[in-house]
Amino acid sequence: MSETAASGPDRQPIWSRPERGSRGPAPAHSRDAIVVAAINLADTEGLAAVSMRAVAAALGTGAGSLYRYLSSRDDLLDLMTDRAVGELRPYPQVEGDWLETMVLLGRRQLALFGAHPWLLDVIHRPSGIGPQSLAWFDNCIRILEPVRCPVAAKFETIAMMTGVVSLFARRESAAGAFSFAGVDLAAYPHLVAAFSQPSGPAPRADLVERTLRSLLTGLLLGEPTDAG
Amino acid sequence: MSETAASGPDRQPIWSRPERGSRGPAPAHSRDAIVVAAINLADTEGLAAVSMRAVAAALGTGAGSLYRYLSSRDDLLDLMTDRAVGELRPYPQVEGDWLETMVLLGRRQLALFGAHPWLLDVIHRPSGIGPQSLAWFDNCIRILEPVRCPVAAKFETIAMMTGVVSLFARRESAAGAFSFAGVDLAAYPHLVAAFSQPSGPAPRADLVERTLRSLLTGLLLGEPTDAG
DNA sequence: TGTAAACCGCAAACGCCGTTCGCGATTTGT
DNA sequence: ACAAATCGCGAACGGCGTTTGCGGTTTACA
Repeated sequence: MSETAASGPDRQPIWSRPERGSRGPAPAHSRDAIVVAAINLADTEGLAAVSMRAVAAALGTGAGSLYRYLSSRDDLLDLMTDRAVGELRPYPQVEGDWLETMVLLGRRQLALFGAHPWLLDVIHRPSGIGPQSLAWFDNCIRILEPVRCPVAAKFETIAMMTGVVSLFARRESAAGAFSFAGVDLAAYPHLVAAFSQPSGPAPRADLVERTLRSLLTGLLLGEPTDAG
Repeated sequence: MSETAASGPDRQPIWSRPERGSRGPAPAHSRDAIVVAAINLADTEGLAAVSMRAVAAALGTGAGSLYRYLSSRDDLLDLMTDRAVGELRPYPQVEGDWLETMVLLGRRQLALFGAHPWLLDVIHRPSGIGPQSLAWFDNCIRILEPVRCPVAAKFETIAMMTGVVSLFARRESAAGAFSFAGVDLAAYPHLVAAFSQPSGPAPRADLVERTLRSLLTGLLLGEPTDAG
């Protein structure tokens, strides 16, 4: 009736569970190697391709063997997320004002979502926060130190910034995949009127930055905008 | 070698596929009844409980029978989404200015996400837009008619508003489910410093509305905020 | 040093999933 | 009347995450 470190009734989160015990033979793989294989799979073939069997096959073993290193697929996704967040390092030293630094961090997040689109499907799960994510939070709090407002507001703002960046990232990857196939557009007069309109040039430019700036100032400093 | 209306190589989207042919016996169920059962299941037990077998069982039939009415589970999710979006009706007549009307719509969306939390896991899939969603878009475009800006900007703004509302909805349903279990907080000095701070009162209030207002004006009317 | 406990990789199996298929029965168009 | 189309149904297929039991390997401790 032995209880391996990984299986069993999931007593502790993955972050504090030791990777291996001290008794048995040396493991053929490592937790990080598994995570790297899973991330490569997700990057190239999408998150749906990250099945325990596929990840195990990429490492030349069987699905069941992975459970020597992690206790569930959710654990694997948590580890993938935290490792990807680690790619946001190194964090910029605070030089200018906090707003510019936060916007810079937002653009880094956007790039990260571009490099690992599967993050969009993974970050919204309720799960334990890993050390790299904590380091990122810690860094944001440090940057926001000069801002005079309750801590809760800072946390909410950081989360909201990440969320808004994820929305922009999704828009870029979806790239107008709207499909009006199969519906009779005649029932939506304002839509067809808008579409028949000559549609001026795309207002792109620094839309993300402008949005982030407006969001950060709006959430952290009372209300600087009141266009009524 | 007959080809049923629902099965086969998925020639046309669900919205234009006729619910039944004219030949055979009367169907025991209906597309809408299936969708209602699925929505009830999702509302009470979560989206994961919406399996073809479970939905069929709720209707007193077998999983395979559902494929007489829809061609895939994705179709079912699309139908569920569109039916839920239909609950946003009736749409308010434009009375005041467009900004207030849009903010009102945003609050309605927030309420919808609260009533059907599974929408949060479903709206981000690339899929065909249903008639109710189109009607909602049509209404938004109508409200934004007095705004002088390219159509593309209006569409992006509507999508971004929906996205931001979904972020707030997620925050409300998650309700601070952060779990720092299993990590050594000592490595994150700014975090512990922020937490040890007496943390003023929650700045809640009309955070959603303020954010939406700032977002809408920022995206549609150049840049009214420039807190540099 | 001997031995028992702990750990390894592996393959088979379990229960669930979405989906397909073939069947007999039923209704409709011509 | 008869063929074509559709119905409900149950069995089956392949894939999934996960568990389990096994023989072999390594370590801790008496």
